[in-house]
Amino acid sequence: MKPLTHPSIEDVTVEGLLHALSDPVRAAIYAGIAAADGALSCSSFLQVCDRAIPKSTLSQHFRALREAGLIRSERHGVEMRNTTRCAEIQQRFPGLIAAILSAHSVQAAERAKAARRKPAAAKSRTGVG
Amino acid sequence: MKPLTHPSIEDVTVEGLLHALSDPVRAAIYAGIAAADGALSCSSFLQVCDRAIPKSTLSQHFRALREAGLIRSERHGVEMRNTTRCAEIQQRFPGLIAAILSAHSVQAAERAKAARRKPAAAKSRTGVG
DNA sequence: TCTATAGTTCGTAAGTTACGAACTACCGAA
DNA sequence: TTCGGTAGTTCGTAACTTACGAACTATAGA
Repeated sequence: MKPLTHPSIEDVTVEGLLHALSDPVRAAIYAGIAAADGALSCSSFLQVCDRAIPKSTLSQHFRALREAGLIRSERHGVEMRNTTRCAEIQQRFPGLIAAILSAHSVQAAERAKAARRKPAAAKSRTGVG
Repeated sequence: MKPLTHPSIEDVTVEGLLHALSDPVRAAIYAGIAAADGALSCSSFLQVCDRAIPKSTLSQHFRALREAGLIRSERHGVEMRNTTRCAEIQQRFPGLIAAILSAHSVQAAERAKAARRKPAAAKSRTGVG
């Protein structure tokens, strides 16, 4: 088990951030962490989340977010505490994260609305926002 | 040769936009189109761009941008006129595109600065912004 | 030490991407 | 019309990435 690696804020790239957040599961995880007022663990995300996601897949998603520089993870006893690095990213790329989260929530709202109209066709929801 | 397909603005997704712009070449193309005050063709992008990109690859990138809903392409004689769909996207996801382009340009500026300090280590530039 | 919980790593199958070669589409000249 | 050139697309393949189950490591408590 390698020690957790976090890029320094100067090594964070826009491509990396966008790629990390272009996956609906990762966007949902990130939004979950941002919303959780302290920190969020993998397993508590699973409880919150509507879909069943395999542990290994979830672990890779958390790693992707961590390596993109979006979150900071630290072991705390048996579980992992994940917190966002919003403040640092906001300083380097002002408005970026806020705009993305806001766009995701606009979309989640639209999808929820569409699902209310025709519930049978409710396929892939992001759960972001 | 299939007729060009453009998603309607309601079918544009945040994931799709982020994924499309998470590639440095596509981000550079998009920034080029946004900057070009009328429209930009594949070949004129190649002239502007600092790297040599194979035609087929470039074609796929333009298609990716088109299918993500970021640009509108129309044949005009022998060449393609590509324009951005900023206005529509701005309406649906306010601030998103602006924040991304601005972040890319922050990063491009940093890279240019770093390259000036030690020109030998200048590796991958985005050319965005 | 034994058991349970939380998360990681590995191997593999499935999906995506990049690129050259061959193609289609359009224009202008002969 | 036919020829030749330019602009862009499609196809096939090799390289890369991703998802998931099985097996693993790490920590806590009985």
